[in-house]
Amino acid sequence: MKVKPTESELEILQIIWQKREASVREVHEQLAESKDTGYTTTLKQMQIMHTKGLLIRNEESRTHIYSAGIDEQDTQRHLLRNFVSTTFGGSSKNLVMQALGQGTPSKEELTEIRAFLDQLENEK
Amino acid sequence: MKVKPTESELEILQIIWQKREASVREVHEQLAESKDTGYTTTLKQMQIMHTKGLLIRNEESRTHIYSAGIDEQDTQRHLLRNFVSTTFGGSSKNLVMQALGQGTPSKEELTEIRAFLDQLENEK
DNA sequence: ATTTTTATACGATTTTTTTCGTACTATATA
DNA sequence: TATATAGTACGAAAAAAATCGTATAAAAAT
Repeated sequence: MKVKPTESELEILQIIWQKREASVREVHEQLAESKDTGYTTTLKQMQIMHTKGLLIRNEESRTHIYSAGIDEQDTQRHLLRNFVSTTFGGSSKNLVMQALGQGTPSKEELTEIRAFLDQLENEK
Repeated sequence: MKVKPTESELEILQIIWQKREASVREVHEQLAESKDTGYTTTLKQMQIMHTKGLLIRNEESRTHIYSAGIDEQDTQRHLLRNFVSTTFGGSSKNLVMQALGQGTPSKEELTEIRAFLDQLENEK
């Protein structure tokens, strides 16, 4: 993977990943719920993301339909690696504990995580 | 907490947190191991961080000695919250699993994490 | 048929972040 | 003492990111 999305590109990707595909207006509307921004700003942003390959789009109809140009998991993995190293000095254990502490996951999620731990341990 | 350190400010904070305190030169030297950058760039960066309150400094001797102006854990917590929401759509479970998967923590660390999980679960 | 609405394109500006050169001063050293 | 060295201050340029206005065209509504 080449490109590293910026913070606000990520906000857009987030929406696109969730919806699978969307028009600029749809993205903008969802974005505007949490962020005070103009329509053309979102439009321009998505156009830039398109030229970067972060988004792909279908131009058949007048309203272009955008979808993700990069894989969600890949991107998360990539950004996480970077984040762990710049913010947690490379210690993923510290990050995990911190995340568990503040994320207050549900009992079900904890169970799921524990199962995952078991699986990891068996691989060793 | 007010200010959100940028990526490269974080690299510097990382070093300062680790060393407790350091001169510009010391920081620069460590930084230069992994990054090709000029001395005055590091200097300026640290001066800016000082005006933002990210670093504090002792100006008694000619060589100023810098230390962190913000707490490491607080900052990690803060940035993590932001990161989980922009990159993992708010799911800390997803982040944790991804981190465990790629961080390949040691047996000891896994045990530690598991103990932490138990503790969390008891609190519910 | 007009008018209003909804789109895209795109240039340009603004803001933020990063980088670096130059001036100046204190300290060490020859 | 003179010179080299190591330090800070600071302005400003360069690069990167974000924002927005205006032009234009298609489609929908009147």
